[in-house]
Amino acid sequence: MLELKGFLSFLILHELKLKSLCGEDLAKKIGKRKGNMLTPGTIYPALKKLRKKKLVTYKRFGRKKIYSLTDLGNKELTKQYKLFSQYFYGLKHIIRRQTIKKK
Amino acid sequence: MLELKGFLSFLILHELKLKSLCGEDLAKKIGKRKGNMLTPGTIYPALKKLRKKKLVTYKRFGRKKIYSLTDLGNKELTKQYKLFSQYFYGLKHIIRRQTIKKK
DNA sequence: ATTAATTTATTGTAAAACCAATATATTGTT
DNA sequence: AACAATATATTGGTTTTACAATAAATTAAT
Repeated sequence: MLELKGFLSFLILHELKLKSLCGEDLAKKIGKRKGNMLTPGTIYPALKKLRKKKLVTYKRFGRKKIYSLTDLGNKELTKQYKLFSQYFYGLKHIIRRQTIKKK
Repeated sequence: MLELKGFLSFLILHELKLKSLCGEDLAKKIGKRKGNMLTPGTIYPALKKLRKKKLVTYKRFGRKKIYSLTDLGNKELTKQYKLFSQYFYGLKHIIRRQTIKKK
């Protein structure tokens, strides 16, 4: 059954482009897309990987780390948007107004 | 780098809804989306899995097997369209007119 | 200062997806 | 019939992913 697999990093970059967020909030935001919050074991390794690739960075605020896109991350996201578009051309009309269903 | 992983079956169902196709042609069609044709080792196991789930069926014509959606496959695709929409809401505008790039 | 709550992080694991290489089957050509 | 071409199929292996469980770090509350 269609999962989000493979597009997690893409969505993280996308969300961070819209707004800088801490790991927790990212997990909630992306979790909404799939119906249930991402677990820490999902979001943090993903963020670590993106950090390692210099696509995201963070600033501490209290105990939170607010993640944001780096310039490199921005460029990468632009590339990935193109790929996304290429992969799913003809499916534009499928995406309708937000219809979130809880799992 | 953003791959098509995880959405192959979804795209197969989608293409077959548009038009019944043999494995070879499916491999080409979906291959266009990712820049290079799917290998037999990719398309046939995928079709087999879908057949096993009764989501697709086929009719022989000469040496070709023309695959098409079953009723069940059609229902399943409808569900997956909803999931797809949910996963990628807010990304509608990203999908632009066909810009296929060869690998 | 303890304790509780929040946020971040790690580890191990299991499943899946896809490809490369190879094999099989069918049809077309001479 | 022999050979080439086309289409289907299988196998084995690598990589990736995300989760569950657990741990650590930081802050807030009393």
